[in-house]
Amino acid sequence: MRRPPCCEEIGVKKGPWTPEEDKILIEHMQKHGQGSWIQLPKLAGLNRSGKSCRLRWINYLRPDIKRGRFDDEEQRLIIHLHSVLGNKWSTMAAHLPGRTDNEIKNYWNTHLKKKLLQMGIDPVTHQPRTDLNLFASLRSLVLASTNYNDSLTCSTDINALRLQADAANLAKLQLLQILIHGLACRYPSMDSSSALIGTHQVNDQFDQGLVYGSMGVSQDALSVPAVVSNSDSPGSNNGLYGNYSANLAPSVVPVSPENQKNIQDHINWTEECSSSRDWDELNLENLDNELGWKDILELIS
DNA sequence: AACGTACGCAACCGCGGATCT
DNA sequence: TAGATCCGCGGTTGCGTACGT
Repeated sequence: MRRPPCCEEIGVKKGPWTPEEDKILIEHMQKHGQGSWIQLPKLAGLNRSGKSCRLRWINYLRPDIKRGRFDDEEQRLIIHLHSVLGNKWSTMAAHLPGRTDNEIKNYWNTHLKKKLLQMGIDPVTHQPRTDLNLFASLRSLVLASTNYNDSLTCSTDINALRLQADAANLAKLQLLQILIHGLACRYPSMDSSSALIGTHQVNDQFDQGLVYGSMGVSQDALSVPAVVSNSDSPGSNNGLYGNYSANLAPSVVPVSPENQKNIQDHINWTEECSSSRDWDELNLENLDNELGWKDILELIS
């Protein structure tokens, strides 16, 4: 049922808040605490709607608001939470003390979404994008890695570097998957399962370290029991980001029975992704001309 | 210096669900 | 139980600023 506009919203001021209005709202909140937002404007003497007052207080004036840029751990947490929750900004805000849903939403839309796209990850599904032309993918992946390497020499922003390192690592992983599958298609005698399991030592490492682990995001910070295991959630990805809290060392780790299942899941997932690509388009000669095998081997080494 | 464009963020809008009467 | 009211959420808009030409 569509409600008619509430009378309190007619004839009230809109647009940016003035310092005077802020002062009135802050004083009212300090004096009376949070009550009825609808009644607040009248009680406080503000020519604003209750909604506007609520928004201004929650998103800007609240004393426990944390200002400034999102640190590395917060960025990782947002990415992880988004992968399991989707666009549930308020739920995400509950896991980021001092941050508002609006702030997280804005940060996601203006920064993190673009970063994931640059990494070749679909920001909606949190899985590698499969809708791209293969060569375009390869070029962007290589560019991501190249940009990372270049930036190492000139940037002093360690957080940006770390994120770029993650992007570059993922780019390498995807490149590797593409190449191995391409080789398997070209040389059918090659055991593609073995090849994939071979990469899986890399995959497993990435599963555990990528985005969430390698920078030392604490397990506690990422413990969101209500959502982590929700396989029906919009960003569910069969464990791609789920197993982020175990061994984070960048070497090959012993495979526990539990991890074996994760690995098998990931193999299935990888093959699913692989089969959705048009591998017939993979022309290794062109690839060689465009990139140079030496460059590729350097990238994935 | 002037103009156009892109970007970031605060604020608004419309809707669905919860609560009240 | 149904309608009215309120709250909170997610999507979108619009303004200010930075940057490029």
